[in-house]
Amino acid sequence: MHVVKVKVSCAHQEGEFIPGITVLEAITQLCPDQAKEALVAEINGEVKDLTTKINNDCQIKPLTWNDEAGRRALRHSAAHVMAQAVKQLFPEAKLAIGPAIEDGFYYDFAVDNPFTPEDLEKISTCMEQIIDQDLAFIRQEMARDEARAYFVAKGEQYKVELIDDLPPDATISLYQQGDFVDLCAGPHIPSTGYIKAFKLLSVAGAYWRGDEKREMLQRIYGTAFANKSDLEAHLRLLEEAARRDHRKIGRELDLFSLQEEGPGFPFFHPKGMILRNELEAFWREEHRRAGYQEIRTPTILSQELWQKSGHWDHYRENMYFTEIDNRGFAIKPMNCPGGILVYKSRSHSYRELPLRLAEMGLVHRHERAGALHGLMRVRCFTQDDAHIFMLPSQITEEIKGVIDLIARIYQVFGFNYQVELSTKPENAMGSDDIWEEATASLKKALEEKGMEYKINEGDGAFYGPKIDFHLQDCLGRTWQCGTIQLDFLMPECFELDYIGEDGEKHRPVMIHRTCLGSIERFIGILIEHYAGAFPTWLAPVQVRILPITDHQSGYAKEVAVKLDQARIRAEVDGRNEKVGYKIRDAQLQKIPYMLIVGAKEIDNGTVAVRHRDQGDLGALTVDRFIQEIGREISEHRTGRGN
RNA sequence: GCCGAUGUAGCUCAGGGGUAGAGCAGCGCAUUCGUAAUGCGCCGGUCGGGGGUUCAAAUCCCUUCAUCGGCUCCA
Repeated sequence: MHVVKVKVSCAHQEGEFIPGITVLEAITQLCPDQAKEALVAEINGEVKDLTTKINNDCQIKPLTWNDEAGRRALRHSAAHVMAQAVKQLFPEAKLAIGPAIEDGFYYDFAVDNPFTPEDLEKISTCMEQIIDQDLAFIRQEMARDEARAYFVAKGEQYKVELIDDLPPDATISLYQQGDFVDLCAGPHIPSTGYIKAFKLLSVAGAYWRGDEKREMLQRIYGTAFANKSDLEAHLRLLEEAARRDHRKIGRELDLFSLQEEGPGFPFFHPKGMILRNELEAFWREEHRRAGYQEIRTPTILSQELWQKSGHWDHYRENMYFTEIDNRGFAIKPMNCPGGILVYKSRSHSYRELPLRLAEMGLVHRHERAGALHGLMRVRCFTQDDAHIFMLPSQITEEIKGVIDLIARIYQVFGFNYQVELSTKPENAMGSDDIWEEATASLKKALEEKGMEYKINEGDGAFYGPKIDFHLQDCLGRTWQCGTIQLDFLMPECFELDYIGEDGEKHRPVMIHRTCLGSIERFIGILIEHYAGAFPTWLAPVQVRILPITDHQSGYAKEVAVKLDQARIRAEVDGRNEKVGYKIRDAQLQKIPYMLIVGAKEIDNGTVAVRHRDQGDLGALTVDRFIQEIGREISEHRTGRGN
């Protein structure tokens, strides 16, 4: 009898097996130490179940919790367990989709009554039972008609819709654990017992297929881990993130407020304004060096202007309108038309180009009530805008220049960022050819810079494609900040021109761009990034002077005056409290330096320096301290320091 | 805009049909103190707004506004 053998290699080990052996069995024999850890495996580059039978020679790579695919499989399986529990408790619930996501999973259900927090507890308890039963995940492939009939019979109309939308050649697979069957491509972990720790986190509404015209489903978010301590660590991380929330810190440090009287219209308090002004001063210096000139254009401009620019047709539902002396006006949602009017106020020679006109412009946009979020999404914000008017031949260099400027600015704050290229949206002006040309120019610049980027189809501005720079908040949610948009259309709408070398009129090309994006949003990101402990150059209060008793209050005030003369932002805590109390308060206010002054310091003309993070740094003369903090401030601001 | 939750003093929160509570902050007095909270006292709320049920509403119901978590949308 002839016995066929398959050659399997795993972690540099090789073996021959009779066909039909499972991946897990092969791993157990070849690399036993990994068998316990494996969740799924990569077979010839494809991620598969451990229960997959091997019939051909192949290479196996066990994937564990330490692999992205391993984590996803475990969490996706947890989503199935949750769905099983929901069907058990609420048999009338209809299943939609339940994928693994960053740090967890969710599952969408159609139910008559939304889930309550008590429902979540019940579901959780039921899930624990399912996990205890250690039910195997069993994969089954089915013909399309058969699968369709199966889900029609079960009344799972969302699954039917999913099947109908699968490409004709797709393999249709079902996964079963216990009596629960779900349409699913997989892969899954071998059995429910692999889920060692999970937690259901929240319920939220979500439109079926993300389409607001379709019905709203109930989504349950949860997370799962391979062991309990990792879950606990993750939950602690979430708590810590909540402590960094810019809305909380903004209130605690008295930086800004949001009030019922102005939903989405933030109020900046004195300390928030210091932060803002420092940020703007830094921005102005960087832009001056990069060859920009600053302008300022009006907030209210005539309605006809917005009709001409295309905003009336493409952006009206986001705009606020008003009337002056029976004439229609709009409150600007963007700065570009204003910048264009400045350009048009006189004629330009090719010798002036590129002309870089920057504007800290306050724009108002109507955002839907449910979308507002602290300083991150508001209804009025200041864009650190600029419009670059240039020759077509200057496009790539100018885009690269902006990329460099943004990188330089972010580097001062130590931000990591993601870059996206957004292409033509549905609601766009202009021909496909123009869009293609503009998109290709952006791509070219990105590629010449060797930047990694993701393509974001259909997310461009209505007048042009854009490169977006996304920063993360405390919970890892990303927010668009910088943007570079290439525009051939506005110059056309406004008949912009310059006089070329040939003495004839030519049409310039425009770049619209921001670095910080919105000052408000950027400050929100900064607050969360630093958890309120701003570097000294940005800190609203840089130094607090703490007299030990009121015998030192005169000296404390003298020190404060000296610091003020050196443009160091200092205040005296003259309250009748012990120094420990004052230190605690200054620490909680995240003030970088505390200067403690007692009798000794008066005698020696010094201050006892305590740093927010480094603690007691010993005594220095006031002049020496001013010199050192001054150096720290100027080094940080230029990004040459740490 | 949609789904759900929440709204009580400046802040953090308790109370849940029968006269509004605590801690912190603030103010006053005592204390004069050396690196994360000294003690005592005082002030402070028409319980988000409007309507209803009730002898009586912070509490129950309706409605509206705002906020929070999502969805959608976008700097």
